[in-house]
Amino acid sequence: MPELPEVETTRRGVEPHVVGRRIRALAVHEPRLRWRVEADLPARVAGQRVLRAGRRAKYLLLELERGTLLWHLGMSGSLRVLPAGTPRGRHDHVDLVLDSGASLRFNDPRRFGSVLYTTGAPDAHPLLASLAPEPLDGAFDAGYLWRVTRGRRVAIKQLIMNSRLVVGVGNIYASEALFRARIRPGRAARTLQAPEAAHLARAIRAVLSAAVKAGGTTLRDYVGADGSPGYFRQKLYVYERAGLPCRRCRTPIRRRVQGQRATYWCPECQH
DNA sequence: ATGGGCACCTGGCTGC
DNA sequence: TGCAGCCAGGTGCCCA
Repeated sequence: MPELPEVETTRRGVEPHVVGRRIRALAVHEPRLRWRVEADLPARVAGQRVLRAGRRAKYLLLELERGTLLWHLGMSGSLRVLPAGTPRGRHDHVDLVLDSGASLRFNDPRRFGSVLYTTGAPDAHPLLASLAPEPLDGAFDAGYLWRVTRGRRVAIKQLIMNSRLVVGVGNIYASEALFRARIRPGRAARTLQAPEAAHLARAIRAVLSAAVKAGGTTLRDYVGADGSPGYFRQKLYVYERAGLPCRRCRTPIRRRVQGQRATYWCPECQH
């Protein structure tokens, strides 16, 4: 899924339905997710009130009275708010049942998602502890991206998908940000000049913000908390557009595989 | 420390 | 129609 804009869209959709509510039950129908759902999790969270719905990178954080649920949507996961009694469908693995009667239902065909719980500070959790700064916060800027690209031989596209260095950018928005910054995805990170790093930092922020505004990008599985798709797909410049004319210069968009992921770029606009 | 490759899993599509 | 092969919004871990 789910890159930062899709998780943020989910967070916003879920928030009004869960904050202030008490958890009636956590029903785990399929515990075999990326990380096996702990057998005692339902007992640990039942009865707790949801205080806040936050996000860190691509994790949705449901802050409870005595701990925090860390929810990751993996590649194909979605969370929807559904009325009581909605019949379960294929790949509906987990239900967070609230005292309103509504259910927060997790569907994930590929089961790369996860539901974790920590009673400590979420940022101290092993999976969150070494994440890079939030791209939409102040700490992520031209200077930051310049510093982390220094000395790196890895391709810039792979660097901006490395969550220890940049967070929230997945395969779609990596190609899109590089197009906007007019930088070729295969360039070694260390060859970026300072103005290019600055341009890329701005492009990452811009594309993520614009995608959040559009409710994210739906290609296959993703839907928001109310079941509606994201509309950013219409605004993609290069992703899944191999062979189609560049929306800026009409040159056919190219595709290649980088680090086992498809990468798209315009050979004319990007250098 | 850095970088590359694999693994986890299901489903949809293409082409023979 | 069947089936093999490839592809898909992520990311932790192992190895060189």
